[in-house]
Amino acid sequence: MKVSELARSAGVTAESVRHYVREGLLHPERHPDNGYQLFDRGDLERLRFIQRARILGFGIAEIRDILDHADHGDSPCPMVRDLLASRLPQIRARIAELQALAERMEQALEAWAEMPDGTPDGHSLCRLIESFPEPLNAGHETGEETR
Amino acid sequence: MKVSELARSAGVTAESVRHYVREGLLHPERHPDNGYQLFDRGDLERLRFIQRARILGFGIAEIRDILDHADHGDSPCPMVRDLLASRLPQIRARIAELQALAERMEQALEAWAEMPDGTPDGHSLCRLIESFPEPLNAGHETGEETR
DNA sequence: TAAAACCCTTGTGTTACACATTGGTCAAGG
DNA sequence: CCTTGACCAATGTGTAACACAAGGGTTTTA
Repeated sequence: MKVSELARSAGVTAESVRHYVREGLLHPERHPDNGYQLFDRGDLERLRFIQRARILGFGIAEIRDILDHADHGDSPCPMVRDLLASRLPQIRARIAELQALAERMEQALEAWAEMPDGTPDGHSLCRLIESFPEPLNAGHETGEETR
Repeated sequence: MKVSELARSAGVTAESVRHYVREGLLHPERHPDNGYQLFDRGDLERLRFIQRARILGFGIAEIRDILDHADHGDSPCPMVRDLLASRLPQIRARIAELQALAERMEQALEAWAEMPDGTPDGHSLCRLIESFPEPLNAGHETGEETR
């Protein structure tokens, strides 16, 4: 199989396939004459494996580790469990952030529904935005840490 | 005020301030002798405005547009409403994606609790991941579009 | 045989900064 | 006066996972 054929079989773009090759997730042979990448069934399975892992939230580097372990005959499963378990709370945190953002946006739109627009003067750029509460820790810092 | 002073006053890093300058959100004067950036009260207000806009989910380029409009005497408020209103559904979609991801992760961890690890053989890299349902549109594409 | 369809490699863009590097500048103490 | 530490500037790199364009060779097909 050539790049596009493999890509079609798995439902991804040829670009993605090339990207995975560049990143060392797939190791195709090369046609000796023209240098084309040649994939086999194993590569297709491997690509489907990659897709599943991506769906589960694994990053490219993590998937490379997983595949490398498996290629060396080591079971990657414990690593897989650990990675997933440690990433889950991060995802939840990200969701919470975005929900807070969505709420701020909604609240703003709601509050702005009854506010006039106004033209910027020396004191105000856009009262809509300026009507919004000040960012919390502004003025004098102590030792905060975000993220 | 110099960079660090402005940054401290607003509770951001000096790097962020320099970034905003590079991106054209702040236009400090320059000390004629040493080239240092010199900010005034207006810049501090402007920076606080930027912070509020960031909290509301606006990107740097959007904030630049907003500020430019205001600098030209045009009210940016209608633009602000529109941007916010059009971005909200995108945020909601992103939240839904992440929630689906979190659910997949949880479901996987749950299902894997009772599965053995196993060593990779010729047919399986990691049964945990392979036990996961196949990605939907794989095999023959028609004309999909993600995002 | 010529165009259409693919292939290759390399480089750039995407987001909002963080961080490192190199080198100049300033304020306080000895 | 000089050193030292804190700060400044400009530039380049890295981040995640590709998308896209460019320039040029190859294969397939009508």
